[in-house]
Amino acid sequence: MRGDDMSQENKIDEQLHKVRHSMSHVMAEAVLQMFPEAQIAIGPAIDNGFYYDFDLPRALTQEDLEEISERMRTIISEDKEFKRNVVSREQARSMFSDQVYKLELIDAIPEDEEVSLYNQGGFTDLCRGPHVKSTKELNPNAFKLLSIAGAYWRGKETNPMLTRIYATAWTNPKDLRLYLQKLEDIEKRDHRKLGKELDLFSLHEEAGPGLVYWHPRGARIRTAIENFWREQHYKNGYEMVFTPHVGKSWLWETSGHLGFYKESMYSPMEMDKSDYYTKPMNCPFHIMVYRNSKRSYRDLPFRWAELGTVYRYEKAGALHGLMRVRGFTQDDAHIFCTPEQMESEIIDVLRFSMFMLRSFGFEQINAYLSTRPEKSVGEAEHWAAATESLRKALETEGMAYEVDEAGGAFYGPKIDLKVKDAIGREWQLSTIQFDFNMPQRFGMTFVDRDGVEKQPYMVHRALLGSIERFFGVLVEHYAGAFPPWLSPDQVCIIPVSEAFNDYGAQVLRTLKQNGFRAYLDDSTDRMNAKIRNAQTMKVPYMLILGEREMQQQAVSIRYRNGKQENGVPLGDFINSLSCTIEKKAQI
RNA sequence: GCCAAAAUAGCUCAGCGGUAGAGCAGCGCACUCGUAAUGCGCAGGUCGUGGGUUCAAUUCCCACUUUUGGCUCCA
Repeated sequence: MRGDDMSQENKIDEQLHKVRHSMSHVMAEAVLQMFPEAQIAIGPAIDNGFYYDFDLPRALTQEDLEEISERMRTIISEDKEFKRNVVSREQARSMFSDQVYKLELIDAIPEDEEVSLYNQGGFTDLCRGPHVKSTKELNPNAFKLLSIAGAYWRGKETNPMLTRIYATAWTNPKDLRLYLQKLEDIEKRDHRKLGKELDLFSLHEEAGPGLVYWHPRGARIRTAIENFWREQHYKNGYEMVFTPHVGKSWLWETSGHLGFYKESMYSPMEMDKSDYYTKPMNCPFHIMVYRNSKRSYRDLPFRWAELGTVYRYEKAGALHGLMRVRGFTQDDAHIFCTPEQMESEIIDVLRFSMFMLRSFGFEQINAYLSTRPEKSVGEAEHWAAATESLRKALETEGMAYEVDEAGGAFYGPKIDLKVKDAIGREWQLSTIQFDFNMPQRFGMTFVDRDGVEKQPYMVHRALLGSIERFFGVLVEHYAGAFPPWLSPDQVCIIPVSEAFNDYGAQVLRTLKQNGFRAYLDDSTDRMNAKIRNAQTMKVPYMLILGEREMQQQAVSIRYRNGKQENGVPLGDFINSLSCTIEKKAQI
């Protein structure tokens, strides 16, 4: 992008930011009109809009939001000027003497910074600014109050819970409309909704919240994902391992999980006077496999992969469809290697990861490098070497990345990969993490060339993250219209009338023999209804069969996008479908 | 875990003090049909669970469970 475009864009962003921030002041004024005794906290501009936090005498209702909106429109129409005033701390304190949160904010302003106030007629707020010049720069038809939510004062769990009003705001009604349409699109793509409509999976409160039931149609997709995953892992030098779902407390004491994460582990089961815990991670088990023999530098690296299902007690309020669950399957692998191998191993993982993500139709992938946090284990030189190898791998692959300083886990630095989905939302999927903790705790060693026992490097990586979550992301990315290689039903055969059911059955046999997921709709529905049903289930290909097709041993293809191709010889269709599946192409 | 809202048939939803209603799906019958819903009929619910108020509760109140939107958390 050229410089001018950039500055043009920055100006627009700046104006939008001012509009949103100013709107939040207008909203605060409206709320204070309704609740003069309200305590006001903070009200920043955020992506797509703004919010303001209040301490209110009662809970807000939907009707309140309408009244607030109405009052906001009135305030905007009054063409009030935003006036900036710099005041002393004492003046500020006395002005906000009945506003406890503002007083706290005033005290938090560094001594060398000036304290500024913004006033628009009936309302003054402590604020750094900047704001629009006057409310006439705000469009009364370009904002919408969206939701009421609870939020801790300053985001701390121990602080009081305030009422937050979220809103979206734009410079003109058209942008608002576009944004509201985007919200609708997001709702249509919601994997929970599509999961029901397409009969992919379910969750059952009576059987345990946050535990996923994969229905046959969802399981077909999962099987396609897993088959591809296994095949590619073997191709990329990995071995599969299978490990137990539970382990005795010795394992979790040694790993440190009972020390660090006990509250998010499922409670133990007592057997033969021992406590068994359901696994929250696979790594200790993979380490047991490693420890089973004396290891030589000649054996390394080991790359052991497992689709390992783990259970973690997530807080009740955190559960969300497939995105945040209590039982999930990690596409896990652990790499045990020597210091010399570390760098090329990381490069390989990075490449592999990019290949997998692209195979699933994600084109935009961003990398994040997280370095050593304050509290951490392991030696400084190991951290430095590992971080360096991560950095080098990213650079070798020519990937732009952001550094999250001190954002690593306490046990090692990491690279996270985030993908952008079809509507631009970012999802974190891959993670590549060094672990200096486990090898230490489990006393892992290998005998090096010089006959000395040394500690191997351990890398923990997941490419898709959790299969459940990844599946949820896929559903939303494709809005349920999966590319044929993943689609639960690839082909629906629709005879125009019962007379052609036999020909339909013959085509079905041929397709099945060729390994396609196909079905014949020989119900008593009319053809139109069958098409509609297949269409709502987002089946990529519908084959319409009647007299003409039967005569020519052909099929007429209706694609799910409505396009049509008539009289295609069955063999041609099979070839083209094979090719589409092979290429993992979307249609 | 915290704040707020919600929970009615398999699904989507209406009803909201006088003990339940639609559409779709399901089942049956008829229709035999050329590119997004053929017609008619039948069946389906102790209105999330447990208490309370009331002559009477799906409806009002309380608690619990779960879900939703956030907050916090996320090895």
